[in-house]
Amino acid sequence: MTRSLKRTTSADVAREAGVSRTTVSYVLNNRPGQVIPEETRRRVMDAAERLHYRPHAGARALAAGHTDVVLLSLADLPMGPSLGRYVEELAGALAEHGLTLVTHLMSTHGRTLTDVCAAVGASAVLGFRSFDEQTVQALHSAGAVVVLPTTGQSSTMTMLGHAQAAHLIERGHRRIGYLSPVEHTFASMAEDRLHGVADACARTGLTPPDSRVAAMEIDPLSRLAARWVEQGITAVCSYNDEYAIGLLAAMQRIGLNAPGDLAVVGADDIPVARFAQPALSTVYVDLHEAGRQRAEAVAAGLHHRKFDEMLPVSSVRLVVRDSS
Amino acid sequence: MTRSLKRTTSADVAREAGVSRTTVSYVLNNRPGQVIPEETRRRVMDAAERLHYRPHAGARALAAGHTDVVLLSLADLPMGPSLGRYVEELAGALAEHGLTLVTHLMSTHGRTLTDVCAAVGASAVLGFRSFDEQTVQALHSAGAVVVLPTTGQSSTMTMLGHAQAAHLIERGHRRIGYLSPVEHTFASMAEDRLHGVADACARTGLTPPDSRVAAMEIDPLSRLAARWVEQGITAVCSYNDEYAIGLLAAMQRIGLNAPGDLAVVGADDIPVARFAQPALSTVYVDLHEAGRQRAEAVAAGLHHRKFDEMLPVSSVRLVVRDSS
DNA sequence: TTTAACTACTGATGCGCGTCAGTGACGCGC
DNA sequence: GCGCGTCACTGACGCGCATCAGTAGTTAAA
Repeated sequence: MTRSLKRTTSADVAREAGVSRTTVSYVLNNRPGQVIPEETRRRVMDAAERLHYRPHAGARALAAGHTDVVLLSLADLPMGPSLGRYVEELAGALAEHGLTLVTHLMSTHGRTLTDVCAAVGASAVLGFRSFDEQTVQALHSAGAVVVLPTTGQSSTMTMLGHAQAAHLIERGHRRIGYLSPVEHTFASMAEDRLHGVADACARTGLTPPDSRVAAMEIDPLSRLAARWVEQGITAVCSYNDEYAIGLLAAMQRIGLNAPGDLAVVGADDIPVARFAQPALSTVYVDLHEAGRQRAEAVAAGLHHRKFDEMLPVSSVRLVVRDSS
Repeated sequence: MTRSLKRTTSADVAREAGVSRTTVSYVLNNRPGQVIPEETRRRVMDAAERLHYRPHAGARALAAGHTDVVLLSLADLPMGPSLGRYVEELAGALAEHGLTLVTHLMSTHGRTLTDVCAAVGASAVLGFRSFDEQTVQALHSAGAVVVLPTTGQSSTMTMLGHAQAAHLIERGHRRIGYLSPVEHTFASMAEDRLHGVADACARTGLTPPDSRVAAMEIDPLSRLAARWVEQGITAVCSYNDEYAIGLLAAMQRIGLNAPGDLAVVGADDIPVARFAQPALSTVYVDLHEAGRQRAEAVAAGLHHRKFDEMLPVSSVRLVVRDSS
């Protein structure tokens, strides 16, 4: 599986087609403003095909001054089908603009985002959590032209939290708890979602949500549930479905039932959510449209146009099941 | 968030430090065999730091003839914590060899793997499913030196299936069912896992597992469960935990209980597995070691050494809970 | 007949870097 | 004084490509 053939260059193609390297370049990038007769075009294309020609990315980047690589930084892996859908949509929409998406999964021991950005020569970097000013600076000097961190994303997560709480409030709940994850990698996203919950409470004149951190294990979760019930809290928004399912299991263990004693709403609508007992009510963001918007924003930025990224409210979906 | 500063080049650093470009290159890549006095080294490093210098990836690739980019192709997203751990480990181990990992998430509308490989100039491509000869060919002419598809991975999945079945057989079960996913993207992995189950049955002289495909919904799953019980099957291996949890929920719906009527073993040990009712027994592969092995194999291939990748058996872990 | 415009190309340049083949300065032995 | 060997550095080249500034050849307008 290891091979070390010397590359076929555009010069090879030129020789094969009996034209100059310049003509090859013009044909293959079908440069606007250059008129190439169909026959020559064919000859070049055929030659390129025959020799399995692939332009050298580095050389191209060097000469053109920019690449078509867009880097998506995934902080960690809440990698459900929803995110998968998002990435797919994003990649597709970017491809329509001639851009290529690769993703970087954060890891403690691996390269930093900046290193990766530099290594692939990304001309745009996308992320879910906001980058601090220092990181943005570093990314720019690593060659990134466009850096879009949280634009619209933070508000998306906020909308999600808002939807969770709004649903519970509509159901008549007045005292709401918030289940925060212990993993610090989830912290920023959890905070965004919590903001949404707090906002919904504030708008309805309720006391702010009682946010508690707990490990995803039966004992801590059941202690937490008992405490909430004691405090008169009747409903809780969970950071995500997994924590929510953990909470449901913990409640069952100590004889509390949902939604009677404590209503629970999750987030993300993971596949197993509907199999929880009781089936978990949840909220998710349809990232389909978000992916397209993101791609437009990137393309606009790369062409120095401005573009207002925004997410239609309709993209937040409530899935009411039995736990609320 | 868009900036179009002109890049700082190594010439800038050279000027700033009062040395030649060559010296800058020697210092920054601390070239073996070149003696640079500490003072000069400092001057160069300081200048580079001060100017936020980042070598241009393309130029470097062009001059050096190779990149440090390794591309991991993820067919889709069974992205559990297990895979996350694997990627993390892989990235870390690759970084120790000076290599940078990026991942490509397959998408229908986006770029093909070959396009992405060419776009980032990857010198190695990794994947979970085996690439056909044509793809391998294309990847090579896209600049990939090393292409490692399934080496060791298929056998890992097989081992996982084997462990599922072995556990059930040890518990005394003689007729085993296999729950296959409908999603065709999971097909190849499901097949590998099934092979392991079949192998374990064959070795014990049992009839081959009864493999059935079902959608991940209550009705089909409960029909399937009923049918299995009717047939005298007493235990089932599920393709993954999510299907297993679905099956458990479906069984409960029609009054079947696990493990009494039908024992269930999942795969992957997703976080919610322990919150299922009954808590799901499962099997997972500790990909920690696999990541390191993979990295070694890549590094060896890139240096034209040979390396036999293999996975210690100990990496398959059985988690016995209440469903079996 | 000259000028202009267009067609169908090509030669040369430079992007930023790694690297080879030096070069001058200095010390040491003879 | 000469050769030799290290030390500390530098000049120049070329990687593969995009692109600018042409240049012949043809046709159309003046």
